[in-house]
Amino acid sequence: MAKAGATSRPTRIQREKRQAIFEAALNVFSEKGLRGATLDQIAKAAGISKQNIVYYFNGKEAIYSELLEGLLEQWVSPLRDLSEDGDPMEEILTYVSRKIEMSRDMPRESRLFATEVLHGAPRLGDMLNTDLKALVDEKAAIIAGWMVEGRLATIDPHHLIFSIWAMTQHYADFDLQVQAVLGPVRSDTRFEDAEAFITHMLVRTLRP
Amino acid sequence: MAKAGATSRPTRIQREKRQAIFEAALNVFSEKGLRGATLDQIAKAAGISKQNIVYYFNGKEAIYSELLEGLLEQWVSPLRDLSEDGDPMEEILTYVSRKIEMSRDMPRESRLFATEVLHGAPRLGDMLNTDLKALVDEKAAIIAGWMVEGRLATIDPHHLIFSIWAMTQHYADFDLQVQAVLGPVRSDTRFEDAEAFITHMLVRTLRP
DNA sequence: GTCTATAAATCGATAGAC
DNA sequence: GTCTATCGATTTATAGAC
Repeated sequence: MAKAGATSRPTRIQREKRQAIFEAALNVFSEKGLRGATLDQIAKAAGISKQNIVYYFNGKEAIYSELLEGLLEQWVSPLRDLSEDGDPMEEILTYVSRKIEMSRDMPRESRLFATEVLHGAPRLGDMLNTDLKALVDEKAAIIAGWMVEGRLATIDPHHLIFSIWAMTQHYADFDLQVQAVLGPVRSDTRFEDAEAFITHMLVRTLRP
Repeated sequence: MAKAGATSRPTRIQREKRQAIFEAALNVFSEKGLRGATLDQIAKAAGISKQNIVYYFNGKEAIYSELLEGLLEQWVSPLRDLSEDGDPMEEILTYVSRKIEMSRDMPRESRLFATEVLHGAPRLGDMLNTDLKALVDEKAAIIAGWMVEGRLATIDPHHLIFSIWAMTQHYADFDLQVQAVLGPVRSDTRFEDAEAFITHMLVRTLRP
């Protein structure tokens, strides 16, 4: 029969198998990185034989690339949803809140993207220079507009976005270190505490 | 003759060779990660044969571990130097300044530590739970003391330190993304701009 | 100390039976 | 579609000459 990855309509079992492989691959890749992960580990995690995985995907890199690609839009959606029409402070704090939620609920995805960018982002291709830059420029322009109108204190909007990325994603990517430093007592409220901290910092910085 | 890595006094040539290997390994490991790096790549970068590298180190993991270990104290030194005796705001801004300097001048080291923590920090061992936690707790107590004295606005000192780590290291670890988003025009002043931004944000947050 | 040669292990990928 | 068996490439590590 035709290879499963072809353009023809996938059957139910094909979709389920591919989904199981993606789920297992997300676990393994986010822990070990692309080169650190082996097909055996993914196969074991998915409960599927290694050879069967090869039947569904064109090799290890294909799993990785398709996984990354499939997560991209979801990953930038919080920033995409930042709207010119809302209240400036509320829009920015909602953005922070959604980013903290993602760090709490999608730490594997966060680490996947972090490792990819850290190691040169060869598979994100030119997307950083084109799509991501365009998105950030667009939202930075909105924020700059609010500042011109006097609705926010003036500050560099690009670095504001970088600082939000950095602070929120830190709690996913370096969660191990955060938990180690906070200790067992305080680490169970780390995401709420982080959001409260970042919110407080941004309000004091951005209030006109 | 005895193996080079032994406890006996190393000769000059041994030190130089080991240093060249460390330098090459830092390049390769920070770009590819532990498992993505090969001895061949390190050997080529160091201008030494692969077999000769094995003569000086007990395998790839030994190079990695010793490299990490050797950088540890330097890596935390900016925080260690934060002194109770100085002016509170000045001490914190000096800390930020030194961290930004490290992101600018030691991005390879930053990415090395980032990858290690991101992937579970198996080689940093219990150091995070003991040494690092003790250091952060000590400095957080100093900062908390300043707040009690009314010399700084009250805010969670642990999350303050996390946010400084996150924002400063972001410019080393994700420099590729930062440069892509800022574009060729603005990215050449990114470290100065970042320091100015973070400083401004912290002053507004911490001023009593 | 440095080299050539090669062993040994790991891993991605393929062939072919059912 | 899933399996067993195995190839081939890569890579770590070792043996031994010089």
